[in-house]
Parts: sequence; C-alpha cells; structure tokens
Amino acid sequence: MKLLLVDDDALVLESLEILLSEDPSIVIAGKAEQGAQALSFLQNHPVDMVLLDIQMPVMDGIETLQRIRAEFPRVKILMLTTFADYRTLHRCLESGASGFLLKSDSTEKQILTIKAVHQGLPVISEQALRSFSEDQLFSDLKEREQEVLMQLAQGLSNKEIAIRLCMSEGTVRNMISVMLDKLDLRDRTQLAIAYWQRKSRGR
Amino acid sequence: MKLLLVDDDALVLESLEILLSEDPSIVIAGKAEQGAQALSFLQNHPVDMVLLDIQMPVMDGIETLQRIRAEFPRVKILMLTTFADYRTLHRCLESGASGFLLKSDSTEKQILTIKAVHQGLPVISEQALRSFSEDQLFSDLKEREQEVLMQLAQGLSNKEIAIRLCMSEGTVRNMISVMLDKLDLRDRTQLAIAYWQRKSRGR
DNA sequence: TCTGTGCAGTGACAATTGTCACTACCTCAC
DNA sequence: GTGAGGTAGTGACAATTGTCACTGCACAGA
Repeated sequence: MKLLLVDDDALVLESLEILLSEDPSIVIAGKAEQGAQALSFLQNHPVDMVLLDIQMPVMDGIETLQRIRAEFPRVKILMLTTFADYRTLHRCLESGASGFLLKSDSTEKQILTIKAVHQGLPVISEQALRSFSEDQLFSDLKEREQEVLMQLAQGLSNKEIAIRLCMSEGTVRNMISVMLDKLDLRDRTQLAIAYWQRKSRGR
Repeated sequence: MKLLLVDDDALVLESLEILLSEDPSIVIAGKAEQGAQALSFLQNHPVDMVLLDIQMPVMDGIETLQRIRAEFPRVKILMLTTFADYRTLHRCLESGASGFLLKSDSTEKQILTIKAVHQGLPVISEQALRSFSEDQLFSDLKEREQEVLMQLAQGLSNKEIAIRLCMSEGTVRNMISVMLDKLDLRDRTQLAIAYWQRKSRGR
C-alpha cells in the first residue's frame, strides 16, 4: 500500500516514516511539506492513501483535502492531527476524509487505522470521537475553571495560579483535575496544548 | 493614567482589569476585543496607553499597532504577549510599540512596566529580551532534542517519548532539562506552549 | 597514545502534579 | 427548617517531573 505523507514539519514527516515503515505492507511513496507539493506529487505517482496534516500554513489541510478529493477521488485520505475539535472533525468528514489519525496514538494503533481505512472502513479513533463533544465541553467549563485554564495556558504553576486568582493551591489542583476529566486529557501539558490548538485555529 | 485594553479573549480582559485596578493611578478607560473596536474607541475617548494583544483574529496586534500609531501618534502602546519570539518583537518595535508586557509576569512587574512606559521609557522585560535570541535557540536545539520536543508537544509523557524514540526515560528527562535551560523556560508545559505559539504564527 | 568533548545512560533526590475522600459553607427549593 | 447541590478547601498519597552528579563510550585532534 503506497502512502504519501503531508506535514509542514519535516521532523514529523521523518518520524512518521520511520514508525510506519515498521510494517512491511506499508510503503512511503513520498513526502510533502505543503499542500501544493502533495498535489503535484499525486499527478505523477500512483498512491493509495494520503496522510494529511490538518494544520499547515499557506494551503491548510482542509483545503488540500478538498482539492485532492476533486482531482483524485480514488485516493483515500487520512487526516493527521493532535487534538481534533468538533468543527474541524466535521469539516473534514464533510469534505470527504476517510478518517483521522491522532499523532498521540500508539504506532500499532496508527498502523491498524491505516490498514482499516485502506480496506474501505472509515475510521475515527475513540479519542477523536470523544473530542467530537469537546467543543461543548470547553465552553462547558465553569467560568472559574476557564480562568484557571487561561493562567495554566500561560505556563503558570499551580501555586502561581492560586496567588493570581486568590484561591488555594489545593483548589487549583482540584479544578484542573476536574477539567482534565471533562476534556478527557491526562495532564496540564495536554490541557495547555489543547488550549493553544483551539486558539490557533479560531474559536 | 487612562488605559485601553485590547485582547480577543474576554477572560483575559477581565482578569487584566481586575489585576491592574489594584493600582489607584491606573484607570481602565475601556476594553476592546478587536483591533477595529480599539480604533473606534480611541476616536471618541482620550487614552494615555493601549495594552494590545499581539495574537488576535481578523486584524492582528501588529496591524492594529500600525494603525493606532498612524492615527494617534501620542498614544503609547504596550504589546501584550505570552512568549515573544524574535521576529514578532522586531516587527513590533519597528512599528512603534513602546514596550512589551508578558502575560506571565507578576502583577507588580506589569504595573511597574506600565508606569515606566507612561513616563516615556521604552520597556522590554528581561524575559522578552532573552527570547530575542530564542529563535536561534530553537534551531539551536540538537536534532535529537527537537524530536523529543515534538513528542512532548503532542502531549506525551517522558515514558511514552522514551518508548517512541527508543531511548531511556532518564535520557528524555535530561534532554528536556537541557532544553528548558537553553530556552529559559521552567517546565514541560511552558515548553509545549512555546512550541505551539511558534507554530501558530508561522515558522 | 592521551586528552578533551559530546552524547546516552543511571540513580538518587526534591519538587510539582494529579487524585481522592472528606469537610465547611452557601443558597435555593420544598 | 431541612436537605440537595454547588463551590472552595484540606490533607494525604502516589506518580510524574526536573535536577544533578557521575559513569561509560565513541571519536577527533594533538
């Protein structure tokens, strides 16, 4: 099965190539750092599936997705992302994506997903599915929790947040714990990442 | 001293207002969530200084900065940011910003900065100054370190990173420690934030 | 060969973080 | 008034994280 990898980050491309080449049935036919590059590659090479990063400068993942779908309707497209939010997920499916690959999934899971999609199954990992409702959840956070989140996303420690918002450190910890639970994340770093990813798209 | 706060995040606006109103000499004359709003506010109200978030949708901080400078050259403008990178810093100074306020600075320091700028001193906090060279530093990271950074920025734990990159957990810890030192950050969360902020601008 | 330098690793440690059970207080509805 | 539900807090705990000193190894240059 021939794959084309598209991600603006060369390091991601490399590490994906290494990880995926563990499986003998997967062949990395090519790599591209931009949507335009991906399109021109497809014009000259046969490819079964494209792994397409959603967040790219110039032509973003969704636009690239639409163009590929228009020109090469046979090629299956797996969107590559870290945390998918509802809107993005929705737009990708609408535009004809065959599934989602989370960068934080294990290699085995990623390979499984690729194979399943190759066989025609549309695959959205549980995590991605869960994050379907993440958007509501983000706004589901209480106001006080959002304030904590904001400070956390500036890189402050629990103690610093507590001082800033005039509450005890224990409460800050509890609140973060609650948020992690609501958003199905594991630690403050993932929370900060989710916050900035959300912000960098727009809303 | 009359201030206008501009940030697309209403929560940031509120908390800034609360924190800054600690000081009796500071009066929050108004708040705006968009550059355009800020401009129209300035047309109708006298203001000494504008605190302007760099990252905003629609009209970004730098464009807003330029327009305000053009129309209201007397008004001092303090750019509001989390981590400034070299390019942004440079563009802001070039466009006539009077200084930088880091969201992660303590309230006392923020107030001090505001007062200093009001008195005509251009102020760039040490942290911002240090990050002047941060850009080179980011690329100064060894390749192996960048790989670790990438995984960290996906929200993986040390153990998971170790497994992915085939190295010991201790080494991952050491490498992160070295990166934190190089970039003058404190913990993995700040590192992840820096990564995504960099990414969300473009390069 | 010896030396120095850089990289990967180990083990110990202290601090921070995340979880959990349980308390105290407030307020709204009944 | 009483109880239910929400919010803030405490204390204990286990796990994770960050730091540091030190080892082992490879490799380049004198």
